[in-house]
Amino acid sequence: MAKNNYTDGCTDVVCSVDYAFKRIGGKYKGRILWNLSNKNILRYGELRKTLVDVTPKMLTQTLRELEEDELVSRKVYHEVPPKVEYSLTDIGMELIPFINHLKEWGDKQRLKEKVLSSLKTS
Amino acid sequence: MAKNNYTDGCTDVVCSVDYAFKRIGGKYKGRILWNLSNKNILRYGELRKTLVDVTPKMLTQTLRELEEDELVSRKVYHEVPPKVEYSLTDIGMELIPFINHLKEWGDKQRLKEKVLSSLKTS
DNA sequence: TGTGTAGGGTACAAAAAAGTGCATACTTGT
DNA sequence: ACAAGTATGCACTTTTTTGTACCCTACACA
Repeated sequence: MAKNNYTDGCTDVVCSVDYAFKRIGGKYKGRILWNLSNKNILRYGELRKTLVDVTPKMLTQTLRELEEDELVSRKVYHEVPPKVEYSLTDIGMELIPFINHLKEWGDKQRLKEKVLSSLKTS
Repeated sequence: MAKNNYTDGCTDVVCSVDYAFKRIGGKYKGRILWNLSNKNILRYGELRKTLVDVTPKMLTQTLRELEEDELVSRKVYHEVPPKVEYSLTDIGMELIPFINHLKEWGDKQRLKEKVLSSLKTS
């Protein structure tokens, strides 16, 4: 018999929860995926304006990671000036329900916080 | 007319997607929540054994954050040796369906990766 | 000939997150 | 008297993640 039975399916270096969080973790990934799910296709510059606080370097880096992880696909038009379009892959789309629900949960929590703080100042 | 219409509901410092990711982001938070949802109640030491790679410092720190965010509740028994039990709050429980969804997505992806790599070595 | 434009790249610096090592309290068992 | 067990706390270091500043390309237009 095993000395302990606290195994959690996370006995490898990472379990699936860990694995998934790593793939969508990071400061901008959630918002990029969410915006792509709303607009279907966004150009680099559009993403940059949408995620107001992102720097070009971080946007590029994050998009590259999402692309490598096959959550986002990148379509380059060989025009001048250049044009690059980003959209969700099928794998990426499967995450959208999760992100939507998370957003709704966040909305709810933020609303609660707002109500509570307005009660304090009154 | 506005100069651009790329607003995304994220015009505050953070939008709800951002907000939610911050509350459940971090190396161990997802796994802690998921394990608590499976076992209902876990003691500090049990969590430590379950999350094999966590250091005591990080576990304590993460649990404190989850407690402050009201995702997890902490019950101290004034015994010797000390005993502390952790469980999900109602707010924390609301996140479980999404974490489960994420886990299933992760399972599926990892399975795919496994199949692909076994094809390569054959 | 010079300027603007879209979508980047790179080196370096700063900030945030995580890890290490050591210490503590109290009590029961040897 | 002394070690063991449980759940931490704290100072310090390392690692990871972000940010800053500046550079490039290729064509179109004036």
